[in-house]
Amino acid sequence: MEAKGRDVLAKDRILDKAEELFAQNGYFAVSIRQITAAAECNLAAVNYHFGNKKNLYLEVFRLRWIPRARRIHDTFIGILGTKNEPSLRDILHSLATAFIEGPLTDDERERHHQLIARELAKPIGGLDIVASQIHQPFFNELSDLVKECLPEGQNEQELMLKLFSVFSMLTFFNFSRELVTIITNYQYDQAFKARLVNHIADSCSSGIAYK
Amino acid sequence: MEAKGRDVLAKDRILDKAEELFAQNGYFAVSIRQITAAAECNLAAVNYHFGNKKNLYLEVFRLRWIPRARRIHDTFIGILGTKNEPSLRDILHSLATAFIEGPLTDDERERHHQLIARELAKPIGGLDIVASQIHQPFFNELSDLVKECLPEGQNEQELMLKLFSVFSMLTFFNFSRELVTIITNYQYDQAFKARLVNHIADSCSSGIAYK
DNA sequence: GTCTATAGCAGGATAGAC
DNA sequence: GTCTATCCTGCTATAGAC
Repeated sequence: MEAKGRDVLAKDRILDKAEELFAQNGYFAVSIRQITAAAECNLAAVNYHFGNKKNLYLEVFRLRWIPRARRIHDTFIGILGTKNEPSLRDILHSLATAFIEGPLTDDERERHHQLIARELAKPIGGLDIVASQIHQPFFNELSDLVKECLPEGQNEQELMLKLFSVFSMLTFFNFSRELVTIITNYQYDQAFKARLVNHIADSCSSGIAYK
Repeated sequence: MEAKGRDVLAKDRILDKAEELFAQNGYFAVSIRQITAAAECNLAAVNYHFGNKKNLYLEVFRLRWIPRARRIHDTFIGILGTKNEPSLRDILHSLATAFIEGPLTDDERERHHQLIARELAKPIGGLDIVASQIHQPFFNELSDLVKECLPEGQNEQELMLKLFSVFSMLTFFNFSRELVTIITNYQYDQAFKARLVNHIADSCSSGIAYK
């Protein structure tokens, strides 16, 4: 039993460190040697547990990124559930809160967004997995929620663009922190995040409701 | 004179191919061998002309990215100059047009945004150069332009966030095309880009003017 | 300035002992 | 399952001929 217990732990340690390093530095900048050293296990362990480096990378998305995306989603649904007949702004505020102040630790959130940002810029396998399992269903769900707050007969195309705009802000403010900080000198402390959430909710709800 | 002429060309060819490859694949995924092969010159040419790989990468930003950002900026100012007393929407429409349908070819635009997207996710030297020479002054300029369309006494912090929101959309729709296409099935053809420009102008102007 | 050749090193992957 | 040792490939960078 000890042997089996250690296995699982070694595999998990590799996944954790691999995710951290891939997020920080990108797939090609990270070596198996770095990963196994950080995970305090043997060099051969990656090939033993995951076959090869590429599959380890994909498993990071399957076994770490997706479950975390589900936690954010569930947090969003949870916050939204506390409101009676939520307004458009309620929906967006819940969404922004889940994304920016949600269930993830700061480290987790940073990793989460860096991983997807890399895939958005240059997909090397993770985006396909994540788009079909998370983004596609989530956009549909969100679209249905938002439609209930809008007059009938919304243009579907237009609505999609609006949802992407929300998503663009959530993504940008989460993963371009460096630029935001360089330009404004604001640190991402609790006060600034709360301000961001309100800004996104306000600005997106007026953006979606226009016309 | 032929000799000197060839030098300049070789250096330029290296810069062009380096930019293309760095944009597509990221700094670490690209080798000097790939670059010199694509530029049809000798392996040693990179070290001769640029010292080392890292400096070649930075020169791509200094000699290629920044001049192109200036072209986009000048296009924006040019379009804006055709309007008398431009409204907020005029400003944003000109800006979105310059970014999404502007002076760059499709290839140039793709490279431009992929390069900066990578630096936003994980700066390795390019962002510092670009933020100080382009973003910082541009945000200030844009801020002044927008203020003329808004009532006095705008909150500076709030205005900065609003400008970042515009920037987030411009960036997202330019560099997350893969995701947009996966989810919506829209290709980035001329019609879709025009639609995007209008969407961004409408949605951002109502977002900025709210309250 | 350009090229060939190569030094010197780091990477992914695997074989085989334990 | 874990570990060591190692193969082989590909990389950056440079020395030195032309």
